[in-house]
Amino acid sequence: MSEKIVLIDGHSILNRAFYGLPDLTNSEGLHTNAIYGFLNIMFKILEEEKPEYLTVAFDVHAPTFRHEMYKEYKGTRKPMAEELREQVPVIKNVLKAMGIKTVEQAGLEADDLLGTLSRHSEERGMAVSVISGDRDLLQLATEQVKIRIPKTKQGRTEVEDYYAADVKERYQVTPREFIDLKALMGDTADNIPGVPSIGEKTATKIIIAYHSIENAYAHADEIKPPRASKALKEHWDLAVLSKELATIACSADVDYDFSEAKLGNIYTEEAYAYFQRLQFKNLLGRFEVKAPSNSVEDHFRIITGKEEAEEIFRRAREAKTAGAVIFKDTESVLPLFAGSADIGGAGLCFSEKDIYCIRCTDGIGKEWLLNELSEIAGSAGRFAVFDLKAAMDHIGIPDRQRCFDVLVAAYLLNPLNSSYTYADVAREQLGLMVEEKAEQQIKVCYEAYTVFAAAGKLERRLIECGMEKLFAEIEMPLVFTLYEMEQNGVKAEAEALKAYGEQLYGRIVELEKEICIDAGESFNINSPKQLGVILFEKMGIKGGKKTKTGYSTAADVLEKLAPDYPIVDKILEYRQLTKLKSTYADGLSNFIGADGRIRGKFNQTITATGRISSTEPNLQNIPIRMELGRLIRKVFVPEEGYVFVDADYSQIELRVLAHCSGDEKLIQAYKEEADIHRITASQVFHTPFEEVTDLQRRNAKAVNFGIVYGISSFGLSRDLSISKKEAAQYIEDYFHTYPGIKVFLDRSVKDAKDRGYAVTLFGRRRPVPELSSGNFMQRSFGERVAMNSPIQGTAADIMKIAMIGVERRLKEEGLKSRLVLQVHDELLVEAWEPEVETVQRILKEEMEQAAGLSVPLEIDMHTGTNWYEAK
DNA sequence: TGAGTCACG
DNA sequence: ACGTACGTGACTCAG
Repeated sequence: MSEKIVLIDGHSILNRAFYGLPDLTNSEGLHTNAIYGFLNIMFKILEEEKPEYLTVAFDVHAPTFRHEMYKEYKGTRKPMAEELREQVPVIKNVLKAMGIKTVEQAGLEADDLLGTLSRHSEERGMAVSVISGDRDLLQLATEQVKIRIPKTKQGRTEVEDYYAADVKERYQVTPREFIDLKALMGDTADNIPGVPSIGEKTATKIIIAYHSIENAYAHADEIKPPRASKALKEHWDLAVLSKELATIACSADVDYDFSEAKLGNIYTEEAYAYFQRLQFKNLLGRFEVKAPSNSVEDHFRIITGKEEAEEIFRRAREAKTAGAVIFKDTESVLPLFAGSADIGGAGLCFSEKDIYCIRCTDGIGKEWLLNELSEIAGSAGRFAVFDLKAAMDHIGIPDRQRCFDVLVAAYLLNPLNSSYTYADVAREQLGLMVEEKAEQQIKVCYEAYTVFAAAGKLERRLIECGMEKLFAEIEMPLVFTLYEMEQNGVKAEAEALKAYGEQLYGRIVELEKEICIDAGESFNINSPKQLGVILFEKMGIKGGKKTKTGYSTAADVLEKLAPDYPIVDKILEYRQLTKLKSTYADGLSNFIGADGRIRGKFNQTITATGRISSTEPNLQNIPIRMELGRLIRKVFVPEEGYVFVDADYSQIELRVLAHCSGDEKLIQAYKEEADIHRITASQVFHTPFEEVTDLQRRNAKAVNFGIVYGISSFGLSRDLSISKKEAAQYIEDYFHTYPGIKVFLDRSVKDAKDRGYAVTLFGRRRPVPELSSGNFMQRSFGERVAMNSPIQGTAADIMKIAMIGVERRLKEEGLKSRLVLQVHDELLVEAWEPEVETVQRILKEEMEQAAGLSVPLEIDMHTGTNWYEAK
C-alpha cells in the first residue's frame, strides 16, 4: 500500500473553525476558538487517515484570504478579525510543538503551496488528502488526490470527500474544467467576479459543451442563451481575469523536504504545556500521562474490611486536614428506594500517603460509613469536600468552622466556568490527569486526594486574590444557609395550582380555535417558524423580519402589529397563557412533594456576578408583573400556624452605585427622599420636585436602570422608544447632574481593562476577557459588563451577608420561623405566628445592617397568608 | 442540541 | 459603520 500525506489549508480551516465555534478564551484573555476547532478537525482527519506525512500550509501575510489582489483592486478587502489574527501565530507554535511541518512562502498563497505539494506527492506515488474549507481546491482532485471539506453541522464535524470522479458527479465537470466553471459563474465568497449574468446553470452548460472558456469564446456565437453569448463577448476580460484568479499553481518553486513532514509522536510535552495553557481540557486526554516516579497512585488503597476502616477513620479524626468524597454504587441496578440507598462507599484522604477508597461491604455498612464521615466532619482540623451542600444530604451538617468546599473555592477563583469537576480541579491545581477509563476505585482515590491536596492550594490562591474573607465569611457560611433553605422548601397548594391550570386551559382552547379561524388553517401556534409563515407570508402582514431562521415573532414585534390585526392580540394572549400553564401551573406541580412542599435547588456556583440561581424548579422567576400571572403566588402558602413575611431591598443596586461612586448629589438624594426616580427627574430635567411629570419620572427611572446595566444610548432609546440622539442627551444630562457616576463608571471600565476582571466591594472578581477583543460589539459588551458587574455583584454580596445573618439570628434566638426563598433582592420567611414581630425585626436589622454604605439600605416588608399577599 | 421566547431581579 | 441594554432558567419546536 502506498504512503499517505495529508495537506491542510491552514487559514481556511482556522477561518472555518473561527466562524463555526462560539467565542472561547483562556484565562489570559487569549481567544482560542479557531485553534480549538482547527485541532479538532486535524485530529479527526489524522485518526481517519493515519497518514505517514502531514503538512500545514499558510499564507505569509496573516490577513490573506484568497484573491487578495482582486479584493485590493476592488478596495473591498476586509482586515481579518483581531480575535482570529491573534490566534494565527499561536496555532503555528502549537503545530511546531507537535513536530508538525508548516510551510509558507513569500509570493505564494497557501493554495499554490497545496497545489504544488499535492502534485509532488502524487508524483512520488503517494495518496494525497487536501483538507480545506475552500471549494476552489476541488480543481486539484485526481484519482490519487482527495479533497476533503469539513463541515460543521450542529456541533458535529462531517467531511465531504472529492476525488476527481466525485467532482464530476457533483458539478458535472472535471476538476480542470472546474476552474473554467468558476471563471464564468464567479464566486462572491472568494471575490472572483465571473461574467455578469452567467450563473451556475448557464456556466455549467457552457463548460460541459466547450470544456474551457477559451473554446467557448471561440464559439461564442453558437452559445445558446443569447444573453450569455453577449455577456461572454462583452466581458471576456473579466472571464480571463477570473480564470487567472481561480487557477491554483501546481508547479511553483517550493522549498520543501518530505523528510521534515514525516509524522512522529505529536503528543509531546511541549504540546501538552500549550494545550494546558490554552485550557483545551477535552484534548488533554489524548496525551499519555507519564506516571511520576512518586506517583500518588502508589498510595491508593482499597478498603473492604471493617477493622481496617475503623483504624483509618481513627487516624483521620486526628489529621490536620481530611478530604472526603462519597460515591454511588454503580454496580447495582436502579435503587429501589431513594435516599442513601445508592451509596457505594467513600473516598478519604488525610495525607499524601493516606488515600483510601472505602467500599460498602457486608462489614462496612452504609449507615456506619456515613456516620464515621460525619464524625470526621466534626473533628478533623479541616474538612475538605467538593460540593458540601450536596454532601450534607448524606453526612448531615458538619462543623461550620472546619469546612472547606473546593467547589465553591474554584467558583470564586473563576466564576465563568459552566461547570466545575474534580477533573478540572485536579488538573488546574495539582497538574494531575486522571484517565477517563480508570477503574472506579482509582477515580475515587484521585477525587479524595484532589479534595485534600487542592484545598490548601485553593486557599493560597484565594489569599493571593484577596478573596479569603469573601470565602470564609460569606461563601462558606452561605453553603449552610442555602442548605437550610433547600431543606425547608416552600409549601404550595397542589389543588389550587391544578384549578388554576384548568382555568387557563379553557381559555387556551378558545384562543386556539379563534386564531386558527383567523389564520384560515390549523397550525402549531407554539412554533415560531410556522407562526411567522402564517403571519408574514400567508396573511401578508408587514413587519420586520429578523433572526437566522425566519421571522421574529417576539412579543415586542407583535405588539406593534396588534392594533391593526386582531389575530396578533390573540396570539399574545395565547402565548402568555400557555407560558403560565406549561412553566408554572404544570411545571411547578411536578415538584410538589408528598408533604406539599417544593424543594428547589439554590445554586451558589453558577452566575458570573455572584448572584444565586434557582433551579428544579426556578423559584426566582415566579410571575408578578402581570396580574394573571401574579395570581400564581396565591398557591405559595405558609404551614398551618405560620404566616409569610416578605422583605425586599429598595433599589439596592442604585444605592450600591451611590456608595461606590461617592457621588455627593446621589448620596444626598438618598439621605433625603424616598422617591429616587422623581428626584433624579427633578435634577436631570431641572424641574421643581413637585412639578415632575409622570413621563419625566418614567424617563429618569429608565436612565437609572440603564446606568446599572452599563448605559448605552441605543439601549435606552429602544427602552423608551425615543431617538438615539434624545437618549444620548438624557445620558449626558444625567452625567452632568451626577458627575461622580460618570467618573466611577469610566474607572470601572479602566480598572477592569487593566486587571482583566471587574471586582465588587467585597473583593469578588469577574473576569472580562471581552474587553481585549478587537470586535467592537464584543468589546462594548465587555465595557457594559465591567460597569454592571461591580454593582450587581456587590448587591449580591450584601444579600448573602443578610441571609447568613437572618438564618443565624433565627437559630440563635431559638425560633421556629424559617427562611424559604431568596429572589435576588427579596427574602421570604415562613414565620411562626407568635414570632412574627421578632422575625420582622430580624429581617429589618440584618438586611439594613448587612453593609455599612454611605447611603442607608432600606427594605419594604409585608406579611400575608400567601406570597401574593405578602409581596 | 440550539434557537426562540418569555418569566423574574 | 459596527448593532446592545445586565444577570438568570424552563419550555417548545425542529433538525
